[in-house]
Amino acid sequence: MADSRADRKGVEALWRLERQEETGSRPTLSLADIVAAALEIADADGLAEVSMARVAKRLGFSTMALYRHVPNKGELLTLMFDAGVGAPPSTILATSEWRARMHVLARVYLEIFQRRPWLLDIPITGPPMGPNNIHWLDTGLSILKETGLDAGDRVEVFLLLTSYLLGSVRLFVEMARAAEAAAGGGSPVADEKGYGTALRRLLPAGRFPAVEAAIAAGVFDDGEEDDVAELQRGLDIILDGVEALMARRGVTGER
Amino acid sequence: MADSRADRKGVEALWRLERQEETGSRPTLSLADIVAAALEIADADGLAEVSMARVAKRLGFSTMALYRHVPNKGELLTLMFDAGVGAPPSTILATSEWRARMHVLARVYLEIFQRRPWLLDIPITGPPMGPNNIHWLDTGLSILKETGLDAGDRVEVFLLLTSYLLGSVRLFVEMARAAEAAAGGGSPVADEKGYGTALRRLLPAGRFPAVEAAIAAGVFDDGEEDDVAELQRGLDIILDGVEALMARRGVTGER
DNA sequence: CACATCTGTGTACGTGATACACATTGGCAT
DNA sequence: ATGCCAATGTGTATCACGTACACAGATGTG
Repeated sequence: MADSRADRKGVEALWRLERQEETGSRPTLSLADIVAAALEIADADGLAEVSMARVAKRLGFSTMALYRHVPNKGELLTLMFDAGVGAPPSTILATSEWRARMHVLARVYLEIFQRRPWLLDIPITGPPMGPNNIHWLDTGLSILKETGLDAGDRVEVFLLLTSYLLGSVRLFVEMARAAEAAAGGGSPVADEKGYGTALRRLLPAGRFPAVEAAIAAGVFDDGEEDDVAELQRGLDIILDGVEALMARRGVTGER
Repeated sequence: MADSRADRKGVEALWRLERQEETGSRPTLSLADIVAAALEIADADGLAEVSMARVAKRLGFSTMALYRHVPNKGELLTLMFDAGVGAPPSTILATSEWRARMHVLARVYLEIFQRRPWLLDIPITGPPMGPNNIHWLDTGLSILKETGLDAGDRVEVFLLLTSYLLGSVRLFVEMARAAEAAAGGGSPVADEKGYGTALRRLLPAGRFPAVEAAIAAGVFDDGEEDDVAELQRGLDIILDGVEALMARRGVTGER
């Protein structure tokens, strides 16, 4: 039971830890091909349409051939996540001040998930380890170096930012999806457009006063508000908090 | 094709929108039973073990009986999420100051997901609409009322907090899982304990300087650090940002 | 009492992941 | 050269699972 190429977990293969095999037939199918094909399918028809069979067919190989390069479908999904997110664009470092850079990073991040909503459907299986994910981490940390915070704080802040970004982006994308489903929808029933409308219809009166107040204020009726703008406002709140941390630590920032 | 009980989407059934049927045989199986059974299975053996067949068997009904109460498995999962998270405990309002309350809320939230990690495996399919989720929303918003911010800002801040919490919690739980998998693990290969170790082994030198700096500083070697403490620190950063927002808005808080 | 209607059941089907055994390939040691 | 062996790609088989469908029993209404 010699260890096959796929046994070195897909993720590790990404880092080219693969020692060249000395013997055996040379592969004609590559991990990169597989992931690329899977991405194309997901982009075209969504993640649900990505099956091992279909990926293989698109490449002109048998289904089982994939298993020579990927231990199982879960790993393939993880690889798709890393590849689908891609490397952070250099645009991010085009501006010069750390807050501005973070804003660009956030915007770009949102755009990626808007372009590939299926990324959110991938069950995350562990801490980020793919090359692209690490690249984002590197970019974020290097931006934060300008704050003057120490390494520990920088990581903490970055995790904070990442958590917020991913959570927000997920919310935006889900909302958009739900709206889309209701609009193009199948149910001939009232295709309610907004979260607000739905809540108004469902909630029993008097039980959730704080929510009702918000509904009454019309907060949930997404009035064409720009996702980007909202994301940026949330980001600013966090960045203000980071500045407070900097003050507490007695660092000044701006290099 | 009369509209069956299940056709009124599971989620809506939770709000007791069900008009009592005037005719037909009375149900002996209830939605609540189904969800409860599913929770028990997930608690015992993880979400992957929750199959329609197994849930039904546990209840002593046929598999297809479930479909009289739930339109499909996806809906069942959504219901499981709402039920699994549960209502926010009153502990949260036991303290008196809004920041303290948020800290309690965060701690409690983390504990829930630590107790039921499988909640994170449930694919979220839309904006939160279950009663318990709304209850959390209500709790959060009512805490924020003390800040003096207006309804719009309150919702925005709460979404910000929720995004952060969920993202962080996910990270913690994933880390714990990965560590556990490596420890109890199957691979007789080096069962690396920490993220730091793994990164050190994988990363090519020189390509990700900011990450390397962090690794060198030992930031990723999770030295028994308390998840709760880390969560609370991140939360404080955000809450500082919220206070900055309050200042900008010219409100004082503390009712 | 007949009817409409809903609940629960058994069976059947389709899909998808993946285990397994085999044919093939190509470098390496002799 | 030549024979060996590990690794690649294939075909077939299996198994689990979600769910469509048609039927049987129950139950309240006209």
